[in-house]
Amino acid sequence: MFRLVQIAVPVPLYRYFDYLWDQESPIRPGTRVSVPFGRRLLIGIVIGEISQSDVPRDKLRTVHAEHDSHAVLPSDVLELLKWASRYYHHPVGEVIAAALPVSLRKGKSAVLNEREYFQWCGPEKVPGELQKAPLQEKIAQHLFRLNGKSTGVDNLSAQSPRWRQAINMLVNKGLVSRHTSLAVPDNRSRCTAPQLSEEQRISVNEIVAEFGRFQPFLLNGVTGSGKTEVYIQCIQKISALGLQSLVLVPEISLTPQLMNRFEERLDGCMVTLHSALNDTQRLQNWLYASQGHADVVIGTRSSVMVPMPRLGLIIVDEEHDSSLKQQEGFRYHARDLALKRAHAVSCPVVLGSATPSFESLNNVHDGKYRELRLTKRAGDATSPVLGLMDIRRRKLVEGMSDRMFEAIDEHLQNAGQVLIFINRRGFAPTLLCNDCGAAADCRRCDAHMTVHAKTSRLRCHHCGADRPLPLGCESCGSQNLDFRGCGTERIEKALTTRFPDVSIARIDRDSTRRKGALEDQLSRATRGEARILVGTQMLAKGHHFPGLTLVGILDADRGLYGSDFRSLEHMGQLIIQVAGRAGRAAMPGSVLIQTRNPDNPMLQTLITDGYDAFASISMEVRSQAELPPYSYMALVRAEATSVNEPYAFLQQVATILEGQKRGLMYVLGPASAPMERLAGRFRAQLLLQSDKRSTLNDNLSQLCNEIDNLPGVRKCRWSIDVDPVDLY
DNA sequence: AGCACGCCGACT
DNA sequence: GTCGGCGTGCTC
Repeated sequence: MFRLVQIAVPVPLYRYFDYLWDQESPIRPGTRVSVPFGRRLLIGIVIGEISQSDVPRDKLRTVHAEHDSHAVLPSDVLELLKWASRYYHHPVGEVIAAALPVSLRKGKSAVLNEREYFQWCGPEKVPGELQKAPLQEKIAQHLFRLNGKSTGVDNLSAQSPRWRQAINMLVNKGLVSRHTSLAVPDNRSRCTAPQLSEEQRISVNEIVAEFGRFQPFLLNGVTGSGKTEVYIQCIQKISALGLQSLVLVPEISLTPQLMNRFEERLDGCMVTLHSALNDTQRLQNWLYASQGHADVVIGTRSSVMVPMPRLGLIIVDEEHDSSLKQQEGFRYHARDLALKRAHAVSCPVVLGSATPSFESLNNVHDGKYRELRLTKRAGDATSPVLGLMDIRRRKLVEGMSDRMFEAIDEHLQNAGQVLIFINRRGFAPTLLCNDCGAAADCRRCDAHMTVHAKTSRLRCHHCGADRPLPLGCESCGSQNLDFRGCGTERIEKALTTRFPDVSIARIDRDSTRRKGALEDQLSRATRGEARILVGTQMLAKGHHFPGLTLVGILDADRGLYGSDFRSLEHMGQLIIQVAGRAGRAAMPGSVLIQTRNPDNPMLQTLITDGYDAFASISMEVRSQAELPPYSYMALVRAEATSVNEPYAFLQQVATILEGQKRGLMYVLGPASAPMERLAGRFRAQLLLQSDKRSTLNDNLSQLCNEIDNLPGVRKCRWSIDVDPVDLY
C-alpha cells in the first residue's frame, strides 16, 4: 500500500502535484524533495499527505529523494504562503519557491557552517623539542598563553599565514585539540539608551502592553521624531522575553545609518537579509533566523517570509514606501503579509512612517490599527519651515531660479549645509534638435534617451539601452543640438560653476553604483565635508545630516500631473520626506519648493498645514472618486512583441470576466499601458475594480482556471497584480 | 516555465 | 533526402 503526498513544484501552474511516497521516513510538510516532473527532476516542497488523488494511479510518479530531515518552511510560514498565493493569484509553487533562499532552491543542504576552534591540551609547559620547528613553537606558545581558552581561525592566521600546517602538526602530536561549533553572531551594544520623550515613552508602553496579542499600530511620527528609538526599545523588551523581532526596511544598502543605530544599541544575535549578500551569506543568515538563533532579523521585503520560531514582534519601517511591493513575478506587498503573519502568530505589528500610506490612515480611521503619534522632533530640533517659490516668469539657470541660488549662498555663508533635490538622474532628460525638432529616442521604448554628460552617452532609464552621445542630430544631422531639462549631473555642474570653492556630493544611482561609494558619499555629507548635496530620492530615505539647514526641491510640479491616482500621494510623501532632512539638529531648517503652481490647493495644504491635513483632503477626493483605499483594484497586464497581441488577449480575458458576473465589478479596458512600448515589447492592461475585495478575489480565481486555455496565451506574457501601486 | 513532439522550408 | 523553424500540448 503506497502513501500519497501533495507537492508544491516551482512551475507557473495554479495547483499542487500528487506523488507516491515509498520512503521509510514520515511525510513532513515543509521539507524539500526531488520529484520527477515531465523530463525534469525538480525540487518541490511537501505540502502534506493525502488519502486519495484525482489523478489516475498509473499517472502518479514516485518522490525521488528527500533533502531535509526537518522542515525548511514551518507550518505558519507555509500557511502564509498558501494564503498569499490565493490572495495575489500567483502559482503556489512559485510563491513557495520565492520564500526560500536561492541556495535552498538549488538543493544545498540547510545547515549552518561551523567554525574551527583550537585549544592547548599539552603539558604545563611548551615542550622544548618544538624549538626545532619555530613556527610550531610560535603557535604553541600563543595557544599556551591563552590559559586553556580556545581560539579561532582568524586569530591564528594573524599569527602566521602558514598557521594551518603548524597546527596540524601540533594536533597530531596531541598538544592541541581541535573542535568545531556554530559561530552565532553576537552583537554587543556600544551606546546607552537616550532619554525618551513623553510621546516615545507612551508609544513603547502601548506596544509592549500588547505583546502576545495581534495588534497593528501605526507609528505616525514626524521626520526626526525618533521612531527608530521606539523600535529599538520594543525590540529590547521582546528580546528580554526570549522572543524574536522582525524588522522590514525599504532597502538596507540605502540606509547604512539605520543599521548602525541598531548595531550600537542592540545586544544578541542580529542578522540582516538584503540584496548585497551573496547566496552563501544569505543562506547562513536565513538559517540563523529560522533555527531561532537570531534575536533580531532586519531585512528587505522578502524577509517577511523568513521562518522565525519565536517571533514576537514585527516592525515595518517606512510603511508607505513602494519598494515594499514586489513589482514582478509574485507581486506581494510585504506590509500586508506582515499584517497577516502577525495575526497568525498573535503578535503586535508596528507600521512606522512620517508620511503614512492612505491605506494605513484609512485603517486607523476604521479602527483596525491603533495610531501612535510622535509630533515633536527629538532633542532641540525644530520642524523645518516649508515655503513655495513661485518660478513663473522667472529666468531659470539650469533649472534653478536666482532666488534659489541666493538662498543657497546665504545658508553656505551661515555655515549651513544645503541639499538640492531633483528626482531625475543624468545630465538632461532630453536631447533635442533645434533644426528638425526630433528628440533622441530609445529604439525599444516609447521614451526619450537621457543624456549622461560625464560618460558622454545616451541612456534609456526604462530599459537600460545605452549608446554614445551623437555629435549631430540622429534624424537630420544638424549640429544644433539642445540639452533640454535638468538632471542631477547638470545641477551638480551648475552649482560647481556658481560655487567653485564649495565641496559638492552628488548622490544618485549613478554616483553610488560602485561598492562602498554610497557610504563614502553619505559620510562626506554627515561629517559636513560636503557642503552641498545634490541627489534623487535616494537622499529622502531616513538619512540624518546634522548640519543641513536648507533643502531645495526643484521639480515638485512633476508630481502634480502624474498619470495615476496615486501620484499626488507620492508627491506629498516625497516632499515631506526630503524636507525632513533639514534642521534635524540644533540649527533650524528651511525648505524651498520651486513651483509654477503656487496656488495649487493641495500643495498649499501640504506646506502650510502639513502631511496629515494634506492626506485627509486627498483621501476625501479618493473617497468621492471611489478609488483605493475606498475600493479595491487588480490589474491584468499583458505584453508581447507585436502591438495587437496583448489587446486581443486581454479582450478575451475581459469577455471571460464579464461572463462570470460574480458580484459587482468594473472591468475597464483593455487599454494600452501608459508607456505602451517598453524594452521592445508592447504592453496593455485591464483594470478591475470593485468595492468588495471578495468580489475581485472570486472573479480572479475563476479567471485563473480558464486563462491558460485561451488561444494566444503562448504569444503573450501576462500577470495579475492585486492592489497595484503603480498603474504602469 | 521547460521540454518534447510535430509538421513545413532551405541546405550539406 | 535532413536540419531546424516555432505552434501546441503536457507536466502528478
